[in-house]
Amino acid sequence: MTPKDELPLVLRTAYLTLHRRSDAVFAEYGITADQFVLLATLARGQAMTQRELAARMPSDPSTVRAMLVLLEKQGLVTREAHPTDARARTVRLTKVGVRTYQQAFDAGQEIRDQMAESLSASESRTLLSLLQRMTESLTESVTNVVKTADEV
Amino acid sequence: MTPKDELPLVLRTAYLTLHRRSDAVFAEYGITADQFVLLATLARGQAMTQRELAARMPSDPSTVRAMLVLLEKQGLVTREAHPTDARARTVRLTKVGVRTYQQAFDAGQEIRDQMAESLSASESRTLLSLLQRMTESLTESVTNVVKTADEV
DNA sequence: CTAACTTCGTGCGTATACGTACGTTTTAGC
DNA sequence: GCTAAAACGTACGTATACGCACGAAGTTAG
Repeated sequence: MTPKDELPLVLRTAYLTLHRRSDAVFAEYGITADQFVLLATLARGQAMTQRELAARMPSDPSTVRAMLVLLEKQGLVTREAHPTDARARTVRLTKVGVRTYQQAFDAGQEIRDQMAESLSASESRTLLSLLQRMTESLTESVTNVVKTADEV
Repeated sequence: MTPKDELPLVLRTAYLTLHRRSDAVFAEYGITADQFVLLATLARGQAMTQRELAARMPSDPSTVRAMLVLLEKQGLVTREAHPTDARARTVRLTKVGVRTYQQAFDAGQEIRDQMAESLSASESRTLLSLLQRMTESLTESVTNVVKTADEV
């Protein structure tokens, strides 16, 4: 069992563990872990189209739409007509949305602290950087690898 | 923006990227990325209860049940009565299940290679180890942290 | 031996995640 | 300017992910 074989499973376990803890913490504010990610994405870069939002999260546009419908019902976001593009919708945080996000962010500090608890500052930076590189190699060359694989 | 703040989002992006790629590759074999994880868990430790399986994946028992119902329909697993515990069910891979898993594992090599592409062997080990430590600190002391946090 | 507690699997409800197909609008190419 | 291609949002179907509540069976305390 090489690290290469374990990496996917360990990554999965790490993410799901984080997700469960986040859902539990954010529930108090009436939002889910994924809704928090959406709010956070909106919080930095006010007003963007649903497409743009989906690309930044990153999530599927149809998933984002479903989330927006729920968040709009809760009054945390608005979806106005786009000023120049009649196809698009401009998504924006409401005041309540901003406040809810800030409160949830503060509550989430507990989780972020705990995550970094057993890691030194330098290890945290390393982990961040390795994860980003891994994600990039998984994203970039979806076709490259197939081309160089020389067919089975 | 400290690494601590970014870590959750980067972890999420890494996992979702992996998950999407995996689903795409495994689709050829008629299984999903998560079903692959279930099969892999069964493949090492033949015959276990649904509870045990859920604990090892890790996933929620009710989620695992839903997955097993589908996999049983496809003939990849069986759920027999437990020999001594009338409450429990013993889950096992069928021959087809074993073969499907092996084929999917081989196909997944492409992804595992690509993940490790931009990482040295030593970096892969580091990433693995840091992820495991992070997961542990998130798991272990759900109560500890609260106790030592001294109340806000 | 029985009552209380725990554990196993199940059923139900909600939220995500994505693929695919579709209608509408915008952009490109000529 | 007009048609073809691309982009935006939507609708629908399937699979996860989990929480919660429930009945059945096992374990423990007295």
